[in-house]
Amino acid sequence: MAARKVLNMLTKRRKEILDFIQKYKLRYGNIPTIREICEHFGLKSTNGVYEHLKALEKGGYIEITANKARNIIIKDNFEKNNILPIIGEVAAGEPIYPIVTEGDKLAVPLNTDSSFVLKVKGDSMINAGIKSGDMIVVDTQKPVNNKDIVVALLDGEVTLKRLVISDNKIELHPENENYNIIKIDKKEFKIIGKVTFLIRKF
Amino acid sequence: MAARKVLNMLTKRRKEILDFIQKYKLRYGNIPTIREICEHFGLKSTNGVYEHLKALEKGGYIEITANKARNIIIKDNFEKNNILPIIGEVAAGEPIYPIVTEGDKLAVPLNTDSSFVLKVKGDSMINAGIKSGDMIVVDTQKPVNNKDIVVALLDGEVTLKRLVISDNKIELHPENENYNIIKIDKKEFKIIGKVTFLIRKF
DNA sequence: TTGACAACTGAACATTTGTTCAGTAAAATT
DNA sequence: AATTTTACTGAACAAATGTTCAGTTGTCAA
Repeated sequence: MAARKVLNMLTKRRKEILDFIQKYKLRYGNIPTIREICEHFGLKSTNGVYEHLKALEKGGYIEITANKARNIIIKDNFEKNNILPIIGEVAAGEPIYPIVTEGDKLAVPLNTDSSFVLKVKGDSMINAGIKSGDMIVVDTQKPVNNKDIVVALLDGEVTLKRLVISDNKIELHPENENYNIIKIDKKEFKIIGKVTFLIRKF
Repeated sequence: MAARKVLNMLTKRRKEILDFIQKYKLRYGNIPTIREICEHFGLKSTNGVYEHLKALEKGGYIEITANKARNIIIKDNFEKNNILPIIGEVAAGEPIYPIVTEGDKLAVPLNTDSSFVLKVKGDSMINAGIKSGDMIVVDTQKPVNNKDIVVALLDGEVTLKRLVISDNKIELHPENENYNIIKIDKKEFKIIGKVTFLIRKF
C-alpha cells in the first residue's frame, strides 16, 4: 500500500509540537523522543506524533535522521513576523545587526566549526565593558588584527586581553588600571582566537 | 560477580572523552551515542567508553540517565582558569545559563511577545559595562525590581538607566560620573521594561 | 612480584526508540 | 455528498543504543 499522503501545512498542532521540541531542547539541551512528545501532549500512540514530524520535515521545518534516537534538527526558516522590532537608533535599510529571532530565541550567527563560548571570570577587561560573568564567543579562524580583543594562551593560562602590536613588539593589554601590560618575548604564547560576540544576562 | 571497581580519577583519556562530548554537543546541539564516541576514538567495543562514562559520572563530571539514548548531562564544575568552557546546555533542575547553540547560531531564550531590541546610543551607562552601539533586549512584562537596569520614558525621551528606589523616592541613576541622577517627581515618567540581555558585536 | 587499575576487545542481552501497518472519527475541502 | 486531510489509537516490528559479563594487556605502585 502506498504511504499515506502528508501535506506540508503547518497546522496548529504541528506548530505546538515544533514549539515543544524547541523548548525541550532549550531546557535539557537535547531533543525529545517521540514517546516523550506523546506523553507531553497526552497521546497514546507514537504514530500520531510520527506523522506530524514527517509533515514538519516535508514542510522544511525540521530535518530527521532516519533510525536515529533524538535526531531532529530544527531548521532556521525565519519568517518576517518572528523578527523582533528593532527600534530607536537603527535606521531602516541600514544593515543592522546579524541578529534574528527563532521562535522564542534571539540568535547571533556564528561559525560553529571554529567558534566556542567562554564565560569570563575576572575584571581585567572592565574598561572595555567586559565584566565577570559575561559570555563571549571566540572564533579561532577569523584573522586577528592589531587592537582586537583576543583570547590567548600564556604559560598554560587562558587570558582575555587586547592585542597590541607596535614596532615588532607584541603586547597584551588589560583594560583595567590595576593590571599590568603583558609583554610577549620568550614566553610560551598562543592566540586562541578573536572575540566576536559578547552576551550578558541580567 | 561484583561489578568491576571504577575509580573517580579524571585520566587523560576520560578528559578527552569529556571534551569530545562537549564539542559534539556544541556542534550538533545533541549528545553523541556511546558508539559514536567509540567511532571517534577508533575503539571497537562500546564497553570501553561505557566504563569511562561511568567513571566520569562517579567523579561528578557528568550525569547519566539510565537506559536513555543520548542522555548525558555535563556538569558545570570546572574552575581554576580565568575562563571556563560553557556547554550549550541547561543542567537538569538548575538552569545555569540559558544559552544554546542551534546549528550555526548562538541563541538566548526570550519572550517574543513582550520583548524588543534596542541599540544603545550614548555612554551614560558605561560603568555598568554598557557601551554605545550595544544591543539590549528589553522585556516589557518582567517585574522590575530596585537596582534593575531599565528603559524608561521621561518627558517623551527614551533613556537607559538604573532604577533606584529608596524612602519613597524614585531615581534613575546613570553609571557615569559626567551624568546626573534623575529624580522622579512630577515629570512624565514610565518604565518601558527591564533589560534582560546585552549583545555586543566586535 | 603481586595487585590494583586503566584501557581496552568481543559477545551477548535489554531497553529504548524509530518505523510501519491497519484502522477510526471529525473537520475541512471539493 | 464524496473526498481529502488532520489527528489520532493500537499493535507490531526493526534499528539503535545502553548495559552487562568475561576476558586481555600494559603500567604503576606497594
